[in-house]
Amino acid sequence: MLRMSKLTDYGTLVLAQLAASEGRLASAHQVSVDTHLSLPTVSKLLKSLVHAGLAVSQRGARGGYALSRPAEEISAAEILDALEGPLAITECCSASGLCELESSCRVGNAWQRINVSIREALGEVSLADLQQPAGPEMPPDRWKNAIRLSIQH
Amino acid sequence: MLRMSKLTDYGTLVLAQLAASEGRLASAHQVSVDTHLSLPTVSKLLKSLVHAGLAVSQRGARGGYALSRPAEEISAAEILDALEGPLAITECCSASGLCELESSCRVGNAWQRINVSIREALGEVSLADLQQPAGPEMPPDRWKNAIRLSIQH
DNA sequence: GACAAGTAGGACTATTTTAGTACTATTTCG
DNA sequence: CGAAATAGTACTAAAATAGTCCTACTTGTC
Repeated sequence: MLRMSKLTDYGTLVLAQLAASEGRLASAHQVSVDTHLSLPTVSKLLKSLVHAGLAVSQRGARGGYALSRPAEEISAAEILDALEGPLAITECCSASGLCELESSCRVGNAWQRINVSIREALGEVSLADLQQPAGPEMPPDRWKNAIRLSIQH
Repeated sequence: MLRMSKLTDYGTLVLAQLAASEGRLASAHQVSVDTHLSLPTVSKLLKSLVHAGLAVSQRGARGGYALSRPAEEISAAEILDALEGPLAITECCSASGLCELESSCRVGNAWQRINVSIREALGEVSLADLQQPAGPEMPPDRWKNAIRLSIQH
């Protein structure tokens, strides 16, 4: 139902890996090995994360990447923003003049309200939370139906 | 951040339109006119909605579509399920053997827990809610709270 | 100062998903 | 019977994703 791109998922792994190497710099190569993701992909993700301010980089020999802040201070919402982009939930009707229909706009607004709610909730979930071992197990049925909550537009 | 396809957005308009014509049957053509969406698209959406059990249809001349239940009893989660399909949030690592890395799996699981939480929260939002005019108060706190509570355990 | 290790950034390609369309069959009313 | 409407399926075009590659710039080390 909600959708998250693979890159965002991978990006979370990468961030978790950086969090695991407390303070020390980790090279893209090292992260690639540890996460089992391809080097070009990891490299691309790290660049995005630096650009978004979630990670910092040190160039040159012995360079590498590290979290810009403690894992407790990086929220799930920030991770999604950094990797999925700031897309809005729905283009709605505002652009194409369909909005003359009252009901249309009311509905579009509703999805946006939902999106705001979800974002706020995710703002309170930290990277550290994401790393917590699986709590009370989730019902497998649900997993199947899971995630397409991509409300990014 | 979260992405929802255009069709899902359109589908919501279509459902809202059906809700507006209380009980009476509405033809695909009529819905198309009222929503300003193209007939083929509306037709496709209505078929999906009937298939998902959210709408009922009457064939033949003077036929048409109607909601299968009152708008109050149709949840946002059901709408997303019907139109976005049962895609999983992340393929995770379970298939490709990457899961040997403990942290990877913990992370994957975390996103799934989040997704389940969001789904549960959306299960409490009805089509009738979606039609409410945008109140001054944006997101009902109960949505946010519901999401946060279930993520944190 | 030269070299090696590493990040920065952008361009490019293939694949998958999504959106939209078209056509044919079936049902039902008059 | 014929017109109006849905049902189902197949197809095409466009867009977003994922992934790769190449080149330039930085910095530590010998």
